[in-house]
Amino acid sequence: MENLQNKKESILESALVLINEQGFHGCPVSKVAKNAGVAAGSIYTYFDSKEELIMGVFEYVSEKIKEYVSSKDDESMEYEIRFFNYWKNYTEYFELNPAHHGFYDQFVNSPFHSENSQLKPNGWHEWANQFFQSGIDSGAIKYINPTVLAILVNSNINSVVRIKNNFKNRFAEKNVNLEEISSLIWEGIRNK
Amino acid sequence: MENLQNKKESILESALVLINEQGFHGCPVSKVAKNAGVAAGSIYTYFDSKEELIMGVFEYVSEKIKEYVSSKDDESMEYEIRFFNYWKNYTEYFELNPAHHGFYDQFVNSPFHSENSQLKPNGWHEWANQFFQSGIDSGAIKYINPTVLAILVNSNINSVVRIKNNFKNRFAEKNVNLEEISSLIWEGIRNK
DNA sequence: ATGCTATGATTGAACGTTCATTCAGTTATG
DNA sequence: CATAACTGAATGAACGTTCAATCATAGCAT
Repeated sequence: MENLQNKKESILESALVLINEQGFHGCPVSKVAKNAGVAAGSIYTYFDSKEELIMGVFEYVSEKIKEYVSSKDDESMEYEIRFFNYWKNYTEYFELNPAHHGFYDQFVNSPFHSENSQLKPNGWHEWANQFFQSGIDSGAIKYINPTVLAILVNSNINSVVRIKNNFKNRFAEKNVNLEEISSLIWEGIRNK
Repeated sequence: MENLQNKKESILESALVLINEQGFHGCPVSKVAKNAGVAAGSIYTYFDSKEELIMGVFEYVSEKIKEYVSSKDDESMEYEIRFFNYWKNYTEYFELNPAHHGFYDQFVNSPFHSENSQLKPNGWHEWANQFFQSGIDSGAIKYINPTVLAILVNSNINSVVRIKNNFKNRFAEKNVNLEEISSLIWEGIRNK
């Protein structure tokens, strides 16, 4: 049983890495299988089609993000602290898992996301919505539709991570202090 | 000659629309040709390969954005005004050309962008860099690497447009006033 | 312990389809 | 008449998916 989970996960990770490196058009099932160390046919034991596999990767990554970020949230803290923690932890997750970031960035901007998957429940999105909703409820932030808030905050985090990844050693000095961006956004959304 | 330009442009637009709707994996040369009203083989009169065609679409869109935004910039104005104009015009361009936005969003987050095309000179990116550089030079904004600045500002604009497009009629009321986001970013980057 | 059987996972060659690309022939242009 | 654009059927490679055959496991009987 545990072995099955491992195999499924290694297929997901293999697809993830290939999509990160080559894009959706560059991840044939044959390569996914090879890198996962299984036969091509075996993938169809776990997924009905390649499309389902890609959707599976999205659910897998979403779940991992949710686990990481939610486990580090502390509801008893002041909301401002929680916000900056959220920012830090989400950033941290992507820095620890750059391939996940690459996949996620591609997926959410692709037609995969708009058509099929936005209807399915997504634990991470629900958690993030709830996170911002509780900020509104507690009076810490302005009333802004929490879905819109989540998209805005998360896409800024994504940009920051992308900048950090792409420009790692190119111009480390004299940059904007990227951490300041979180304060900037906070100033914009908090209830004054 | 003009006819040639038109044909090339209709191939580019056809590819653009297909990629926007179906993603890179869903735009076979045969369909691109069909929708452009040319034979499949004709595409190879204008582009050496499908990859070159996709790169061509990127250059085409970049050029269009640059034309639109730069033509509406007025260097004699105060920089703050120019910044808000930049924001407004870039947003406007994508609202007028939603397929261009869909393509651009996908392309810049894909491996196409990181590998090949970031080395090629890009008129729009150069113009935007210069735009932010002149803000720094004039003392209107803090010293921040202009490339980083451009990425941050542009990805916020992209998010705002994406929200507007995706949620058009779903919850128009009671939202964050999306225009406020520009002020928020301006407050963060201006020299105080 | 040992052998037998049933169940289900796993394999990879084979299949039919679709794709990017080519090219011999045709048409338009000046 | 020469040049260049244009066509679309042809080509072969690559792809997603299937499936008959093989293997691993666990339960049960001896």
